[in-house]
Amino acid sequence: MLHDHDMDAVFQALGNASRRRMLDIVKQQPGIVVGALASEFDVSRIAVMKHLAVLEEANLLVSEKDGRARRLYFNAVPIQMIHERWTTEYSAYWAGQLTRIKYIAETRHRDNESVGKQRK
Amino acid sequence: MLHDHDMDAVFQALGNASRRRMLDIVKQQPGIVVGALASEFDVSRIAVMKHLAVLEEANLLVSEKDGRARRLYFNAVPIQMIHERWTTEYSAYWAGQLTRIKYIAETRHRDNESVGKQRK
DNA sequence: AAAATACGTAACCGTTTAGTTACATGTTAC
DNA sequence: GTAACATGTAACTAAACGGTTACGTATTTT
Repeated sequence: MLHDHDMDAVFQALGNASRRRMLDIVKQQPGIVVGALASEFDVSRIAVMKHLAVLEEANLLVSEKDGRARRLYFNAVPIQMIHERWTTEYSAYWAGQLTRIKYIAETRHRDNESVGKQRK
Repeated sequence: MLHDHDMDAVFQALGNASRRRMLDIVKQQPGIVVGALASEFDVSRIAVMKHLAVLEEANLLVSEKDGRARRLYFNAVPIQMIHERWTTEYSAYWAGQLTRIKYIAETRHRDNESVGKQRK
């Protein structure tokens, strides 16, 4: 089971496009070393390492020292757990409540965007 | 389709336990007004409103003015879209690559936690 | 019309985030 | 053993986050 704090870490880690891209790259190239990964981004290697630290905190990455290099591996477990919670918790809602959303969308149009303008 | 910026907003919005709880409450009590929601939290109403703004930015909430009150509604669409992307993008990986994760976990234990200690 | 209610805006504050540069450490290659 | 290489640490900065209090505005209620 995933605690609040862990979910915070996972969602926050995923809440950044660079980090999501890092995950994608590591997922595609398991065992890639830090420098090689960093070279794919236009920020400094240090910035990349900080992102990697965030991803490791969230347990989305695992790393392994290999000589002077450090190899990176993707870990899907936290995403799996969140996925499980989401599907159990939201699937029923998705099936049942979409009508309401539609209703709201229609209402917004009827009201001449009065609510829509408040968003963003 | 969900752009990087939108995904950032959704994940960041979900990366906070209070905001997730707000979503749960609004999902369970569609049309709840801001004040009633705020009374369920021990931070100020202003703080709650800021959280609501974040959730609306991410399109996870929709609101509707009703007299002097504002009614809140949950919107599952962004979560649905992320869910779809996740399942298509990660489901294959989950099936195939868990052996590697297991391997890494075992390696860590064999190496007497040498890598494990680096995490956290 | 005045008071109470519900929400919104402004200004401020401490902490975290995301980045930088400079330097240090450990490992491989020559 | 020195040089080159790959990673790590420290110190700093600007902006964003998450919170506060004080005040303003719009809508009911009495």
